[in-house]
Amino acid sequence: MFQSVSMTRQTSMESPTFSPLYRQIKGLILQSLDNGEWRPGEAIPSETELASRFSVSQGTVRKAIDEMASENLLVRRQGKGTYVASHSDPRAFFRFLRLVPLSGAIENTRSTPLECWRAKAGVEAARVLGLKAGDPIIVVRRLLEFSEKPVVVDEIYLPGEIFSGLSLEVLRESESSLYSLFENKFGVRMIRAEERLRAVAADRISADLLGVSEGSPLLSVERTSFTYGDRPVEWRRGLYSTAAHCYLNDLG
Amino acid sequence: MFQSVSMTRQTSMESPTFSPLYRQIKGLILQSLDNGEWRPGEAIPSETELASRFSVSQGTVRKAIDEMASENLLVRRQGKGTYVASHSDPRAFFRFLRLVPLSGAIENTRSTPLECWRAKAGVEAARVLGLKAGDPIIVVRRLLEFSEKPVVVDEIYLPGEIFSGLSLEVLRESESSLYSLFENKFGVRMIRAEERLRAVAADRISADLLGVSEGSPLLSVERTSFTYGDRPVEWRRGLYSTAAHCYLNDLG
DNA sequence: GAGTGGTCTAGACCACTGC
DNA sequence: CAGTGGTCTAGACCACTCG
Repeated sequence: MFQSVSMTRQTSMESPTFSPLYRQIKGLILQSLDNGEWRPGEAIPSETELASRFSVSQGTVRKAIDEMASENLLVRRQGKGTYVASHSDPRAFFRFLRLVPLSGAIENTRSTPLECWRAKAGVEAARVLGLKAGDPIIVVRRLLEFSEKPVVVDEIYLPGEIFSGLSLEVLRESESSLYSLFENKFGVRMIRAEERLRAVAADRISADLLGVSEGSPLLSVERTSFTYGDRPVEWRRGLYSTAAHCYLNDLG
Repeated sequence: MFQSVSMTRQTSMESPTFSPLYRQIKGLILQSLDNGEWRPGEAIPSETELASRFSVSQGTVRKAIDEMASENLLVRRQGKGTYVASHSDPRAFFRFLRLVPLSGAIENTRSTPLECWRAKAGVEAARVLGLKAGDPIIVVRRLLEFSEKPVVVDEIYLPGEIFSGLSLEVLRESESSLYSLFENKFGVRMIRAEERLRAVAADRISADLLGVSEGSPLLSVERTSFTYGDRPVEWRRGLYSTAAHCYLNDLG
């Protein structure tokens, strides 16, 4: 369970490395999440319980949880408890897929895995994933369809160490989204991602898969995903056909 | 100044329209911002002063301000005060321009206004801007250069009512960013925007301006910007050359 | 030192969920 | 009804800025 914590209360002498109590609490909760002490979808202990375990007031725990909720690490549910965020939650699905139909119609999504093979990391993949060149990686290619029409081709690079066990069969058998699968089968939860977008001309293979003509403009979306502690665990490149869809972004 | 507020404290009988006190306070502060009582860059009254004026505790004012700070409406500065967010603040510049060089180099930006004319709103512009078709609008075309190389062509549609007075001369004389100009000269502050991205083929005119060949892939960025109260006040379409730059997006 | 925002506490009460 | 998160208060003290 928990180790009892002897928190260092802040004094003015410590100010060079000043970190408020609630951030230290946040760090401890984060650590428990990373350790898998509470898994995605599960409830964490109540605020009062955490407060007594860490020997701080409920308000301090509350502020720690507030921050983590605003970072989509935790989800509060009034009257029920606080839960570890999960990609299995349908509400979280479109947090990482920003594609919406131009028409506004509601569409059903289908993911079709095409290939899955082992390889050795090249220089770029190694750099992005924090590996050494030559380290084992797994590459997945898949097609995303919206209402039976192909819209996205993805090529996904994963550290072989963590995702050994991944295969075309596993992908085909999975009912859930890719990130749900990663959570449930590999204990890896994606909490943040960076995307770099460019416009490119369709190569022959992608054009065929997407049903567009070679050389027509496609949206290239390069994504790096991170798990707890900002460790990169996925690198992917998607080619999006934006004939009937667009990438929607909110500049809050 | 302020009107004295007789806040309705919450009771369980009012729960169908339940809104906590701090949100009502937030609404009042928002109203003052919208009224221009405190202008961008200025400080608002201190938390203790606001608390006594609204007859609530400092903690409640604090929570209202917290939310507004997280929405980039206000900026807190410890030891100094709380300020109205402004596009003149250089830190806010790249909140709406997500373009970064592929190389990672630091670049200087230059905006060159090309044209500025009066027109009547078409069906689409009217819909997006909340106007009636035929209402006066102003259209601006401009070129954005990074390190002396053209990268973006923008076509910007503005409600003529609000931005009458805007002209090519005004744009040319302005030293600051477009949104700073809107703030300072027209009292319009953009607080939020939605962008829709697609990949398109370069038309002849844009290709010439950007120094690429006709038909080459460009990133089309369509933006609707909103001011206080989610009122749309700008619609623009940019064509981005992504040969040496990419659109960077953080999926928090 | 005076004034500002930032942290932490303790306690009261409200709103929601589920047994 | 008990248990959870959500709101509100009042007060103490810390960290930062500026004159």
